Amino acid sequence: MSERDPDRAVSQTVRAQLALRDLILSGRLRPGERISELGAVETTGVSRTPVRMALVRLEEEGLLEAIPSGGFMVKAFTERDILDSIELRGVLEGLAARFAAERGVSVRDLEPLKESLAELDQLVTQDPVSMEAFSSYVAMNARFHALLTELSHSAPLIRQIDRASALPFASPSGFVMAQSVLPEAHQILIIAQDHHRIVVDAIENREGARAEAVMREHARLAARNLRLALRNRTHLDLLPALALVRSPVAE
Amino acid sequence: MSERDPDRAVSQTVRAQLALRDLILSGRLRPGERISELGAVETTGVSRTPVRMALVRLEEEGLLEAIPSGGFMVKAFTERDILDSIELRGVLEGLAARFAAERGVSVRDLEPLKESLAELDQLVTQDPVSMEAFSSYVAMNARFHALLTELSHSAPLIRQIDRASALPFASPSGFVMAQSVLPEAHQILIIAQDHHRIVVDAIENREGARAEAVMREHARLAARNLRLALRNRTHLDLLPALALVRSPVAE
DNA sequence: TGCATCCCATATGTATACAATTTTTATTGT
DNA sequence: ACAATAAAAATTGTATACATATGGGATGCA
Repeated sequence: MSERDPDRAVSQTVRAQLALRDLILSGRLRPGERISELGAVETTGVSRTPVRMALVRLEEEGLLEAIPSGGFMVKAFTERDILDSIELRGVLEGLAARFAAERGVSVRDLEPLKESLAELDQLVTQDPVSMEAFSSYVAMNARFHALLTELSHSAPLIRQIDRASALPFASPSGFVMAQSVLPEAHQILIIAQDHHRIVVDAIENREGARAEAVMREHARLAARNLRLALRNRTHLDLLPALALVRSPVAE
Repeated sequence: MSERDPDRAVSQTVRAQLALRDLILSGRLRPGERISELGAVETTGVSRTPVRMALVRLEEEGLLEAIPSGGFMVKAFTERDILDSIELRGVLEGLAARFAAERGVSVRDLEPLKESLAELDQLVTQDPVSMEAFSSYVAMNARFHALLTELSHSAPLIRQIDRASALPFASPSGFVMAQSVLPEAHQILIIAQDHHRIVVDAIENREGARAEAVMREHARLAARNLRLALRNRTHLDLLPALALVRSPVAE
């Protein structure tokens, strides 16, 4: 080991994993397509060993599927798989919210979540929302959910949520949304923000059941959102996952 | 590659993974303990490459933890981590039951579950239960839960449940239970069997909410069960997970 | 012309060799 | 005697070489 390109201090394995994951989520490697190790070696520039590691990790992650005769292929998901993943996430985040509420959260711990909520508020209340604003919303929303998950203070649960979220909320490079659906998206954002407010309030007041219920409802909203986007063939929110669906729907 | 011991047709990687997992779950590798690759090579008899694969898989599985400086250590769980895992499983299986109920299950699909239920019945109703009967109960119960999970017909959910169950319901070799707690265990089994009956009935009658609720209650029973076992320092049910707890409680 | 069999090529699974970092131990200085 | 530094040993990350299995293509036979 002598050379280390610009991005030093990153293991070859991680580099390969990131590169391959991006290839999959961006759709350049299509569902059902077999992944050649040698091909991956060429595209990633690292040796076979770290590539192999990355492949194993991506399989465990659920993005690849082992071929009985050997090797891996990009896993193909149905539309319902993605919708199920969203509901799944709702159930898990519901549990996280309930844990947070029941176990009690210190004012200090709740602070970051409230800040995130305020940030989102600032963005949602501006009318009309711009395209850039919507893009940054995606990141801010992810942060809110991550903070909420952390509040459960349950390592197994946090782990599981991270896992479950990989599918429907992946954010690959090519995230596009049609201008025409912006107003509709804004409406959805307003409702989503209501959910956010309610869950924070419920946690603060130690109402576990209410906290859980609203996160479940939140997921159902996301599912409706996705279904709508699928029908309209427009990228609304959380659409990147569609790259994983067997039959290309959008675009 | 010329030799292939008795168990042929099993890759070295899988062999190493099984061997190492057993070492971890049986407690011979203790929580926090660093895993030497060379050591693993010696104990498993395979080369470093498949050992390394197995280690990566076990890390993704949640049994190992990566050490920043390199290598892996056996992950250490707190007692609450295990309890959380049980509740987590309850929530996930609740969703599975709800999916099964809401989506409708054909009579043919429900058959295996009913058979499993009948098998469990036969075992639970005999009074008193023998030690052997209890042992086989563990396997039969696992089968019932697996069948139930499958009935959801949701690939992401099934995957997630398998993941979540790895921890608290692992069944390593050295599973022991004190004779003295057999009667008490029997009482718990009777309640658990009630839950099983209810969930099957709810699915059959397409009562999603009821199916979900009973599986959650079922998990709470398991959690109470575990807490009891922890206090009494006896192996009751699903105790193997204790091998993973940081400070050894039982034995 | 179609099908089956055999051979070759390619790709994966495994093993080992090499490089670099980390950890431990020993030695020296205060 | 203790601490700090340096050197050595061990361990991990990476690369490559080798063996085996699988798939495709070509050839021969029906």
